[in-house]
Parts: sequence; structure tokens; C-alpha cells
Amino acid sequence: MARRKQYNETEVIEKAMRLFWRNGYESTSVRMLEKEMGINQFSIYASFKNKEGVFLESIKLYNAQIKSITNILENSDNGIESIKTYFFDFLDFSREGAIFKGCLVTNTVNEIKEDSNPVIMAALKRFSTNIRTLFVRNLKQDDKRDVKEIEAQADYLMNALLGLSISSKVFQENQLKNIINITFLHL
Amino acid sequence: MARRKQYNETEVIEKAMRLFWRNGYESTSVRMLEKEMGINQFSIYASFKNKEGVFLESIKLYNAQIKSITNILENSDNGIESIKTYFFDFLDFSREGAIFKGCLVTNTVNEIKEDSNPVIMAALKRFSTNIRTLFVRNLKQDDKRDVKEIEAQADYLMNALLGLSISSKVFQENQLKNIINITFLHL
DNA sequence: TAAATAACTAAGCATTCGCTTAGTTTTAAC
DNA sequence: GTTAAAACTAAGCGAATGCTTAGTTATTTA
Repeated sequence: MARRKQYNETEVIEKAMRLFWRNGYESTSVRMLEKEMGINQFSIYASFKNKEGVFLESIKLYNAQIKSITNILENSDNGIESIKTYFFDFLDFSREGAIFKGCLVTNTVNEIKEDSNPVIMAALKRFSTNIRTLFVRNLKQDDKRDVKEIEAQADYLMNALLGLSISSKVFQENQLKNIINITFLHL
Repeated sequence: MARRKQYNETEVIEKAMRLFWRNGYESTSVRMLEKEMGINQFSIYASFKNKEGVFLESIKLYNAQIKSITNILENSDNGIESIKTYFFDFLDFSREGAIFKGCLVTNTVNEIKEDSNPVIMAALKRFSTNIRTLFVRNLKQDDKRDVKEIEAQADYLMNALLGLSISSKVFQENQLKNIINITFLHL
């Protein structure tokens, strides 16, 4: 009946995601998305409605990709050791060649203003809440741990993880590994 | 010979700084600066050359204001205890009413792209290097501390401080205090 | 082969951005 | 009081933003 799409929507979102990851949401213009995704603006808006739609799909893909790491955490019964593994895995996940891009979600939280885009903000909050829940779950696996302290320890770990997302752009790899090691000392 | 300025440059920078602090650099437009500073665009450019100039002056003022805290750290001989105090003081410093604004510098580092504005980026790096140096200095005051570990511990503390700047916008005050307490446990 | 329709191209829309400039008002020196 | 210069107002500059639309091309169905 009509012409077929000359691009694969999943493939172009993969490219969009990498651009957002490197650049942030606001700093990535639709013209840049055009070039990176290799399709015209018309096609972008036809497939994803608007720039926000492209980003939300990018977050979905990011979530799917990082699942390979969170799944390990989710299926583990090794308490805090698995959380530490998650930190190292995350660092590896955020690597692109020699540089670290941080976490797409954390990067965006830092950039977006709460009231400027509540839809995106809600998606981002959902993401980090999920990770914190996994931390709590795993902390509870350690028998000797004081249950009353678990919530505070989860916050502490989230703080370290958020920090790591920024630090990874500033510090060297061996510094980052030291940071993780010290974070889990005596916890 | 001529008309006098109808505004005080220090006063209007104070207002600009607070806006940047809440909003970030890119997200703050010159139109917003006009309103907040209470002066016309012409006056802004006459006094500070350009938007970047306004921001650099804002950083200077921020530095001057946070000196009340860093001075305490600089003049202390209490080792890591003084660093912990600095964390609590910073939290208080970043408070505006019920909400926490984080650190102006950290907020901006997260927003600015390295190559998009190297001048501002350099100013920001200088700022955080200074704080890390203070951390190293204070860690060395503790006799029993292993000197080889001090650099890594300074990185760890910077990571926690960077994290705190983000966390302070998400977590409640008592959560933040718990995070600081756990950060300094057993260090 | 012809008609129908989805997918494409490219130009252009209104708005906002950082910044400038033409023209007016105020004030100090003479 | 006159003059000169700095400080002001407000309009508008070119470029970039997110998004739309008029017009063309390609492909499926009949």
C-alpha cells in the first residue's frame, strides 16, 4: 500500500541514547539528533512524537541495557558483596573507550529542572527508586546487620553511587576503584 | 562629569549568584538575569561584559561566602573531625529555607560540557581542587593514619561530597545527616 | 500498469537565545 | 546655564531552538 520505513526504530534510538548519554537532554538539539540518528526531523517526529518522546525511548533502552547488571544484583543472595559488584559493573557499563560517561539518568537529573519537565523527571525518579530498593533487599540478606540501620545505609550507598556518576568524569580509573573499595570498607 | 550607576554591582551579583545557584548556568537566560538583578541588559553587559562574566563574578562571590566554612577547615588541627564538620556546615550553607540547592560549582560542573565553555570549566576545577587539598592537609594531621592511603581517602571524601550535592535535592534532611555520619564511620 | 498512501526531503514557522545599538535621560564640570 | 559624557531605555539583530508543513518519491495492492 505504501512505502516502508528506511530505518529501524530500535537502531536509531540506540544512537540517540548514546548522544543523550554523552551530552545531556537540553544540550542535545533535534538537529544533532538528526545527524546522529541518520534520519530527517520529519521521521523523528513521526516515529517518536517529539524530542521528549525520543528521550523517553532512550531511557527505556538504557533501562533494558543496564538490566544485564541489575539482574545480577536482583538474583544474588550475597548481601552487600553483590552491591559492591554492582558498583564495579556500573563503572564498566558507563565506560566508552577511555572515558566514563556517568549514568544517563543521573546526568539528566542534574540537568533538568523539576518543574521544567515533570514527565522526564518522573521517569528518572522511578529509575533511581528501583536501584535503592535493590540495595535494601540485598542489605537485608546479611544476618548480622541491624535492620534499623538498613534504610540509612541504602541512602549512604545511593549517595556514593550518585557521586560516582560525577566522579567518573573527573577521576582516573584507579582512583574510582579506590573510591568504591573505601565506600564498602567496614559497612 | 556624568551620570552615576543606579545600582550596586556587588548587590546585583548577589542576586545573579542565587539565580545561577537555583537554576544552573545554561538554564539561566539573560532575560531572567535582567529581572532578578533588577537592571537592564545594557547595564549587565556594561558592568560584566557578557553572561559568562556575570557567572565568573558569581563564582567569586560564592567563593567568598563559602570561605566562612572553608576557613574553619583551613584553621583546624583536628584531622578528620574537622572535615566532617565541613560536610555539615556545607549542608547548612546550601540550604535556602526548606530546600537544599546543592553546591553552585558542582551543579554547574554537571551541566556544562567540558569543551563548550573551557573558561568556566577551569574556574570550577580550581574550586574543587582547593577543597580536596584541604582534605589532604587535614587527613595528614591524624597520626595513626597510613600516609599511603590519604590520597585515596581524599578522593573518597570528594566523591561523598559530590554525591551530597545531588542527594541534598532528593533526600530529606535527616537522611542527609545519616549519610554524612556513615561516610565518616571507621574512616 | 495505475491508484493509493506511507515515508521521505527541505523549506520555513514562531520563539528564544546572547548580544548590540540607536536614541534619551541624568549628572558632573565648567 | 551649557556642555559633555556616562547610564539608562527599548527595540531589534542574527543564530539556534523545537516543531510543522507543502511537495516529492517509493512501494504495496488491485
